Amino acid sequence: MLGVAAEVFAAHGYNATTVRRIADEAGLLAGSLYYHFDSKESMLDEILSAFINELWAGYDAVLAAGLGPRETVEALVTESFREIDRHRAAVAIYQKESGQLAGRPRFGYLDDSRRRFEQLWVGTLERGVADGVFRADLDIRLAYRFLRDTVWVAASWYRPDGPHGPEEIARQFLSMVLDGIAVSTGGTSQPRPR
Amino acid sequence: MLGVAAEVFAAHGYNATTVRRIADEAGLLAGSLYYHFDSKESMLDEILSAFINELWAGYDAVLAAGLGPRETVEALVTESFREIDRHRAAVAIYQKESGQLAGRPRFGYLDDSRRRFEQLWVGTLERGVADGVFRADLDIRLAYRFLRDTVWVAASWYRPDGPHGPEEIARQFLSMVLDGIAVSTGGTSQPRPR
Amino acid sequence: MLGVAAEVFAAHGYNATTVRRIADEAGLLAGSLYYHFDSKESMLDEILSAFINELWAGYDAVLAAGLGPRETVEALVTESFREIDRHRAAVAIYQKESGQLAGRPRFGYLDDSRRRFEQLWVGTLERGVADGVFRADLDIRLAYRFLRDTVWVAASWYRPDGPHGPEEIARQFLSMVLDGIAVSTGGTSQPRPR
Amino acid sequence: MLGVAAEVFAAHGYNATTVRRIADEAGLLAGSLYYHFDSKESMLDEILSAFINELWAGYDAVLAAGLGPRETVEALVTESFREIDRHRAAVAIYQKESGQLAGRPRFGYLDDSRRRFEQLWVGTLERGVADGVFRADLDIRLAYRFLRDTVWVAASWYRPDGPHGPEEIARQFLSMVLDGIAVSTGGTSQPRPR
DNA sequence: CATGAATGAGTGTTCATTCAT
DNA sequence: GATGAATGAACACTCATTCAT
Repeated sequence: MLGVAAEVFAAHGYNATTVRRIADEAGLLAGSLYYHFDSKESMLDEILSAFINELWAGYDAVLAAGLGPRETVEALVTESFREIDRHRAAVAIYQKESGQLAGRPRFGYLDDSRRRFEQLWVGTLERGVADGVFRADLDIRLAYRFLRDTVWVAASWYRPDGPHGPEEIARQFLSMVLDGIAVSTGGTSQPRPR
Repeated sequence: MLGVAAEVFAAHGYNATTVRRIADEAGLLAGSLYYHFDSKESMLDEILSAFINELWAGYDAVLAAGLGPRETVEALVTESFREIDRHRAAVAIYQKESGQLAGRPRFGYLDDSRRRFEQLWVGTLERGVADGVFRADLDIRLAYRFLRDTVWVAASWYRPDGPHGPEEIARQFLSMVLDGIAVSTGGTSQPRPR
Repeated sequence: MLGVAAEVFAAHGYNATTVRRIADEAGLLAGSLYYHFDSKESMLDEILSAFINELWAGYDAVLAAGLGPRETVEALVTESFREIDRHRAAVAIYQKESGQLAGRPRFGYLDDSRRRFEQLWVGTLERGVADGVFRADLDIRLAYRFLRDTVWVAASWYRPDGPHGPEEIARQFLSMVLDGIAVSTGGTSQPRPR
Repeated sequence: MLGVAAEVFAAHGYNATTVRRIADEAGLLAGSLYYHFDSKESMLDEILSAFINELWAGYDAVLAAGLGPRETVEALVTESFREIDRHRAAVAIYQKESGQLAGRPRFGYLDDSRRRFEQLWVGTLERGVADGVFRADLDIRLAYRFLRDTVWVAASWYRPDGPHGPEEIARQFLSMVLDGIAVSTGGTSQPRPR
């Protein structure tokens, strides 16, 4: 039933979704939802917190592996696409609503998560620059935003039953992010047929 | 007055913005807005169509220049950041609401724009691959989505009075997109120790 | 279980009391109450009718004793405080809700009781005036209302485990009602030490 | 419009009164009420606070007169009946709802008023006992409750267009409260022709 | 006897919109 | 051009009640 609600929230936005609509979709009357949930907001809460918890379980596993910066980025991005695969609706909701939700005490964990997320990514990028695996001439904060948005916005078009699984999308995505879409012009490298 | 409305829509979302709020911010009463506009929806319409029109004026100028694929991408991205600079609120609204608006006759121009936009980008990318300036091993549609989202999502954090102007952001952004964030391992192509 | 319901009705009002609240207090679920009672209203009905029946059993016993008017008033007041002691919750409910209940067929016995009550008191007062034991210069209907309200309103503050039992409260109360709170100034009468 | 609301609240109770009912009675639609009031609760608030304020204005005038205890009681009772005459509905609401309202921060002034009221009456009674104008053998707190309830409960039956004005009712009432309803049996006092 | 789930009518409230002044 | 008052449809939510298990 939370799944139904998540789909409708993702498709139409939290505010624009009426409780009747969710109930319809779930095959019961509006009032009946309140046997299962305290409020419309509590549905949103459960959807988002379940997602955030799973997300960090995945991220923490990555961190525990103690990889180098580049491998950490790869693992985090791959994990992110796996989360999009599993919680597509929740991610889409988070993308759309987190702005309005920020600062509301009940959703304080969203702010906390955002802060940890930023520290994690900025830290990893800085480590990569220090280690010489990431370019030193980039604005770290800009690169962070670039990565962050780029990964999560995928939830708006990702279809779990599409041709590519999350790992494949992550691979392609990482290829673009790490090496760029342009053919490397460096010397004689990368002779490409075609 | 449209500017006021655009700011409020961008900040709180179209649905969550009440007509009273806009009126308050504009210094008059809710009813008085209806002397100037037919409806709340018509405000949204004017805001979005003004933005879409200016956007395509810029893009058409780029196209008229007849540049190569890489230079076209650079010019389109730069133009996009200029539009974000000038129509930040409208872009933010577009990002948030275009999903709900799609398919509504009144906002048909949004669908048209999206279609043209896709053709433009996909065409340019394909031309670049054919010309050997973009990597041939990438999924074109994935790359398109990647570029599209990545550019526009910037409207959600861009501040016109921030440290970087639109051109500077475009430059940094293009650097990441074209060449990647990883240090190029030049020489013979990308052998990576790991 | 009726006792539980009566307490909750008395404490929060009939309308403001939810069936769930009563069930909670009784240690079962809301739906389960309906095995024992037809409806929320029928609980109210049983509570009030049990009280009214006991009240009139007491009053009828007083009447059967064939006392003089002053002694009748004393006995009725004492009996009333005994009822408050035994049915505090029911009396409080009656005080609060009888207004809304008046005229509803199901609670017709409340109207009947009120009528008999009025006849009894007004009759006793009139008899007392005729006999010269009650002052002739008072408005009988005003005195009736005064006595009536004054007795029953005690249910709102009476605590069965308080310092005074019902008989003691009745005695004090009768002393005020019959002789007043002022020190009698009449001529040489009632010289009171202290 | 507050008057309309007050009448309906008084007649049916605050909880049982629907906002639609008030609107009907006022000749407009339910939603329209919200142009004039923030909420149903704020109507109750305005009604009660207006009454409480006027009540204390009256009481304070009495206190400022610096009367003796008996005259103070007479003046307070008379003033109270005048308030019932002017704010009958508000008094009835207060009587019925103050129990549920107690402790709610918004209605804290009710608690304050109740406290001042109690101090005022208990103080006056004690002064009267000390001065020898009130009987020394009565429980002061009981007498206080007796007076308090007895005065205010009159709001439940008082009709502004009835045969007696507030001053006349106060006079009769004071006669009962001060001297009792019984014929004084002391010696030769109060010979009554009849 | 009790539960868990559902119902449906009703509640207070919001809000885009209208319109006489 | 703007105001103040009103509208009416919709909304989230409540609650007495029902009923299969």
